[in-house]
Amino acid sequence: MSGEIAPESPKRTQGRPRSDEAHDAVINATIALLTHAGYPGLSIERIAATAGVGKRTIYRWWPTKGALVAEAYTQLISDRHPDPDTGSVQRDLHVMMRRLFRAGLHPQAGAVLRSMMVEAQRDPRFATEFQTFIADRRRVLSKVLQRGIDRGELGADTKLDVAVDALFGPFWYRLLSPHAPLSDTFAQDVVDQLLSGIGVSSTP
Amino acid sequence: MSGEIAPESPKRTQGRPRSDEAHDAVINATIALLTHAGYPGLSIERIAATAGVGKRTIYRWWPTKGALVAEAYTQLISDRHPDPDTGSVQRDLHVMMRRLFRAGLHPQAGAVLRSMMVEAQRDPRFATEFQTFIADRRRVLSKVLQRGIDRGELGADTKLDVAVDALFGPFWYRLLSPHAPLSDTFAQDVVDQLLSGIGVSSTP
Amino acid sequence: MSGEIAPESPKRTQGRPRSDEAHDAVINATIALLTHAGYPGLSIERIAATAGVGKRTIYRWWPTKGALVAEAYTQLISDRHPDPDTGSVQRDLHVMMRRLFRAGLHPQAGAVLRSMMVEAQRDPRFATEFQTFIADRRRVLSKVLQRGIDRGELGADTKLDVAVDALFGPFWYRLLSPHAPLSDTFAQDVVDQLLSGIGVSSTP
Amino acid sequence: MSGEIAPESPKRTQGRPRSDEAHDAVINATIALLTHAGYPGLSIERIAATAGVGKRTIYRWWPTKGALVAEAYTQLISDRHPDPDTGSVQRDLHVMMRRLFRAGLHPQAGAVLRSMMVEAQRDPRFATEFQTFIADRRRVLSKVLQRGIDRGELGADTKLDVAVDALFGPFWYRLLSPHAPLSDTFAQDVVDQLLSGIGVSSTP
DNA sequence: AATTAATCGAGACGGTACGTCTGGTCTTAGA
DNA sequence: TCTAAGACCAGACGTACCGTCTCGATTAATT
Repeated sequence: MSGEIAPESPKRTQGRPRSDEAHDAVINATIALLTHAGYPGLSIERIAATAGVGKRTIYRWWPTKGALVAEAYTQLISDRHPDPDTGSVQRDLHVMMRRLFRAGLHPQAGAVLRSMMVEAQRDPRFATEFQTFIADRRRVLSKVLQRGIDRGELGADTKLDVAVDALFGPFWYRLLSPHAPLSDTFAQDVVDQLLSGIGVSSTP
Repeated sequence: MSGEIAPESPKRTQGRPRSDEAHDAVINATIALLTHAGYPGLSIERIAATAGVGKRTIYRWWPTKGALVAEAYTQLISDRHPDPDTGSVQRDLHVMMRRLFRAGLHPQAGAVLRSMMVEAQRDPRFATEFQTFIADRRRVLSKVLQRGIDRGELGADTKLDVAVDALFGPFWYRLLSPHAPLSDTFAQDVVDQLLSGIGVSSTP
Repeated sequence: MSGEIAPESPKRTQGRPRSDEAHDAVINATIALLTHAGYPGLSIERIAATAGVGKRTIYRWWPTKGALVAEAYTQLISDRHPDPDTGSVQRDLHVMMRRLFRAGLHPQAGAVLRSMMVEAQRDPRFATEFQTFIADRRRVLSKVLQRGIDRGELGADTKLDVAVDALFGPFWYRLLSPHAPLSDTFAQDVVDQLLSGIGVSSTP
Repeated sequence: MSGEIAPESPKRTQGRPRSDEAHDAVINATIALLTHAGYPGLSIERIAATAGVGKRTIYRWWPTKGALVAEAYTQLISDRHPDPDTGSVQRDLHVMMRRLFRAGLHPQAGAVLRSMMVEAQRDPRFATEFQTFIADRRRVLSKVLQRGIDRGELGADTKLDVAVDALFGPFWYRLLSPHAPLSDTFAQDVVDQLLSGIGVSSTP
C-alpha cells in the first residue's frame, strides 16, 4: 500500500540516501492539492511543482498516482484503530462504523478515499494494490462479526460476506454519491437495521 | 440525463435540424469504444473520429463526457423496466435487485455505470446531472418499500433512506470493487438479509 | 472585382430577389471588423454574425474572402479619381502618389489593401482577381509616365515597368511594413528621387 | 529572429538541455511543408507530426508560426553574404540586389519571405520580431549608400530612407504581386534607374 | 582525500487529449 | 428562389499532463 522501502532491503548502502524532506513534501502536496483543488486538480505535474520536487523523484518512489494517494491516506489515518471488542457486536459495529464514517467526512481523508476508488477504476496496477486495502478492511469487520456469531449474538447462518457488504456498501455509496451525508446517526442506523431487519415477520 | 429534445420544445425550428444520424453514430461509437478499448480508451477525440463526426457536434449536444456515457447507458438498458408490484415486497425487491445486478454484470452497462460514478467525482457539472439519475433510481425503490410498509410487510418505523442505501450500497460497492461478483444469489441475499436481519435477539 | 450583379442580368424574375440590405450589411460588417478587430479578427463566421446574415448568403455572392474585401475597398474609395493630367509629369505624379498614400493611411482603406495583398498570397482564385486590380492601377500610372515621355519630360529610354515598380513598390513596402509612415512628404520624395536620381554624375 | 541560445547565456543549464535534433527536425519539416504543401499547408500540427516532435516543443522555442518560418529562412539563406564593398556604389548595389532578388526567386526562400510578411500582418507579436529583421536589412543597405555619399558618388542631399525604400520597395512589391518576375535584369534596372533618374532636365 | 553511486531539482522530450474556433457545405422554415 | 439560422464534417489552435529522458549538483559509504 505504501512506497516505503523495507528496512532490510537487500541492496542497501552506496549512493545518496533517499531524502525524507522530498518524501514528505510530496505527500503533503498531494494532500494539499486534494483539499484545495479537488480530485480534478490532482496531477503529478502539479504535485511536483507544489512540492518543489522533480517529477522523476515522484515516479522513482511511487509507481502510480494511486500509490501516492494511498500513502497520503495512511498518513492521515495514521493511528490504525485496533479492533474494539467491547463484548457486544452491536457496540463494536457502532464504534467501527462511526469511526469509518467520520473518516469519510474528514475533508482530506474523504477525498483520498474517493480518489483511491476512482484511481482503481482506471489503473489496473493500482486496482490490485487497492484490493489488498479493501480485503484488509473486510477482514477486520469479518472478525468482529464472527465473534458475534460465536457468542450467539448473530444468527449461525449469517453470510459473512453479505453482511460485510451490507456495512461497507452504504459507506462507499454515500461517500461517492452525495445524496445524503455520512452522519453518525446514519452509521448507527445501518448497523441497527442490519441486525434487526426491516421485515415485520422477520423473527417469527 | 439524455440529450433528447423535449417534444413540445418552445423554440421550434429555424436552422438545420439536429441530425439523428450523427446522434446515433456518436452514441454507438461511445458504446463501441467502451466495449473494445474500455473507459481509458474513451476520448471525445476518438469518439468523433470513430463516429465520423465533428468534435463540435459532440460538444454541442453533450456538455460532459459523462452526459454522453449516461445516454449510452439508457440506450443499453433501453427497456426501463417498470416497477414490478407482485404483491410481495420480498418478491418485488428480488426482481429489482436481480435486474440491477445483471445490468452491473453486463460488460457494457457495467462499464458505463462505473464511468458515470467516476466522472461524477471529477466533473462537478456532471455530478449534478448524475444526482438526478441517482435520485430517480432511489425514488423507484422507495415506492416499492413504502408499499411494503403500507401492506404491513415492513416495520412501520422503517427508515426508508437507510433501507434504500442498504440495497443500492452493496451494489455500487461490488460494482466498483471486484472483491466479489454481482451474482443473482448475492442480489437475493442482500434483500433477504435486510428483511430478516442477522441478529438473533434482534426483536426483544 | 466586385460581386455586383449586372443590372440587365439575363434570367431575371422567379424567386425571392437579392436583398440589398443583406448585401450592404455584409460589406459594412466587413469594414467594421477590419477597423475594430483588424485582419486577424476577420472571419466569414464573424462577418455573418455581425451582419446578421447567414453564412450561405455570403458564400453565394462572394467566391472568396478576398472578393469581399475587394468590394469593401471599392466602396471606401468610391470616387475613382480620374487621371489628373496637369501638364507636368512631376505634378501629376505628386497628386497621384499623395492620393494613394493617403488611402494607405486611411484606417479602413489601408487595412483593406493590406488584407487584399495577404489574401492574394493564400487564395489562388483571389490572386487572379487581385492581379486585374493591380494591372488596372499600373495601367493608369503607365499612361501618365508615357505622357511625360511623349512630352520630353522623361528620358526616351525610360523603362516604364521599372518606373511603375519604383513608384508602387515603396508604397506597398511601407503599407505592409511599418518601419516608416506613408506621409505626404514621402510620397513626393519618392517621385522626386525617381525623376532626379541620386547619383551625382547622373546627368553629365 | 532565431531561437538560438546566446553563447554566454547567463542562466547556465539546470534541466535537460535543448535537443538539437528536435530543433533541426522542426526547421526541416517547416521547409519541407512549405515546399510541398505551400504556406496554406503549413500548420503547427503538421510540422509537429512531420518532424516527429511534440507540439509543446515547438511552442516552447518559437512564439509564433512566423518566428519559425523566419528561422527557416535564415537557414536557407545561411551564408549571410557579407557587405560587398567593391569600391563602387553601383557595383555594390548590383551585387546586393541581384543576390536579394535571387533569394526571392528561390522557391523555398521566396515562399518563406512571403509567409513572413503575411504573418506580420496577422500576428502583432511576430510583427515586432519581423521589424528587427527588416531593420537589419535596411541597415546594411544604408551603410552601402552612405559609403557612396562619402565617396561623392551619390548626392550629399540624398535621403537615405527614401533611397532604401526605393530599392527594397520594388523587391517586396514583385515578390508579393506576380505581375512581373524578379529577374537579374530587373534588379540592375532598379539600381540604375535610382542612380540616374528618369527625368531629362532633372538637374536644372 | 578521492572515488563511486544513487539521489536531488529542473525541465525538455514525444505524445494524447482537451475544449474552442473557423472554413465551407447542407438543410430547414419562411418570405 | 432567396434569406436567416444554424447544424454538419473537418481539422488547426494553444494548453495541460503523461511518463521518460537528460543534465549538473549533492550526499554518503567505500576505497
